[in-house]
Amino acid sequence: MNNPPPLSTGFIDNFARRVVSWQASHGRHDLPWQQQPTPYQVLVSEVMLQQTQVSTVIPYYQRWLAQFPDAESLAAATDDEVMALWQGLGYYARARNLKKAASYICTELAHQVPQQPEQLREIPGVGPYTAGAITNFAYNKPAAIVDGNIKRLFCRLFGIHGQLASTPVTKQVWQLAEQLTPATNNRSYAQGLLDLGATICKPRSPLCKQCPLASDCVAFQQDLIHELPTPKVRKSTPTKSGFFLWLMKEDKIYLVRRPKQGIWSQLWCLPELSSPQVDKQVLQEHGTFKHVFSHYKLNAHVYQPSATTNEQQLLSMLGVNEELHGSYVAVSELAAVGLPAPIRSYLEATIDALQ
DNA sequence: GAAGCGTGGCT
DNA sequence: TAGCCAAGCTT
Repeated sequence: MNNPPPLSTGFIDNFARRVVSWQASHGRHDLPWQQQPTPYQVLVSEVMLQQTQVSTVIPYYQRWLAQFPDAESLAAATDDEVMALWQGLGYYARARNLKKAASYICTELAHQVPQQPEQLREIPGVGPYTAGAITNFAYNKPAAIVDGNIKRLFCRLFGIHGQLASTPVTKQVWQLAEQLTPATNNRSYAQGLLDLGATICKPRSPLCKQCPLASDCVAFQQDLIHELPTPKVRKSTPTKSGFFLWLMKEDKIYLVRRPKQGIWSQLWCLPELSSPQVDKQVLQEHGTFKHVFSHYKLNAHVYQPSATTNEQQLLSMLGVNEELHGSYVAVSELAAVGLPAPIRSYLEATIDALQ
């Protein structure tokens, strides 16, 4: 991969001016985390926005700040409180890391969120994108910022071929981002790049006629809009089977905390049977559901005890031990428990049907 | 470098 | 419908 030609000072200045000017007149200004946010609020919003769309994040962000308005309150929270607030938002390691980040900020950083990307990178869950975003949005100071939107925009603008996730493309885009970062107006500049990527330079059907950069865009000028960025080769996702247990006692449902490794870590869930071997004397089918993850499809089967099965048999089948922390949770308390989205759907559908 | 990690909306 | 995509990070 050849290095791009160095950009002229004139181009760099003009580029930032166009982005900032476009942001002022056509960018987004009403997002909740744009209203004089504290650095902690910027951290929360940026972590929530990782691989997640703005419209999905907004209600979670509001609820989160109502309960955890600052790093101190988050550091003092329990894991269950944190997971209950994050439930349904996905990529749950983010929530665990955000709580670790709050503790780290309070204990190691004297309650201050750093301003420089190098220090920000030390915070759990803060990678290269988020570090740059915090420097720009929380402090209005210069730092390169590259996310999926900006990668796509730069690949089109500068005619960069290759997979977006590949190392050469990533390095080249970051190098360009460093060169183009202005000395001032960093908040507006960073927001402008993100807004251009999200609303103009969209993956499909980009709105080039409205783009302030079209006159310099290699993809637009050379009619490569549909060739750039290079489409990713996607592997087909496997389908897995899962086996869960429905164990209800009066108005309570038996739930266990998921292990630290693997999917839905530290959420509460119906107990999962490791073996698909189901003894029909002991268990019978209760229902099924399907769920699609980013990396596999799940066909789930839920079983319930047959009339002749006692609880002791079931719990021994599960291999329940102290790490699994199983307990019966009242239906009325389910709202306050962190559950995986499809498990919550299944519980609610079943309980509605019972009533 | 590649895999693991969620979910909901859109086409 | 089935696949694609979204303000990525960690291991």
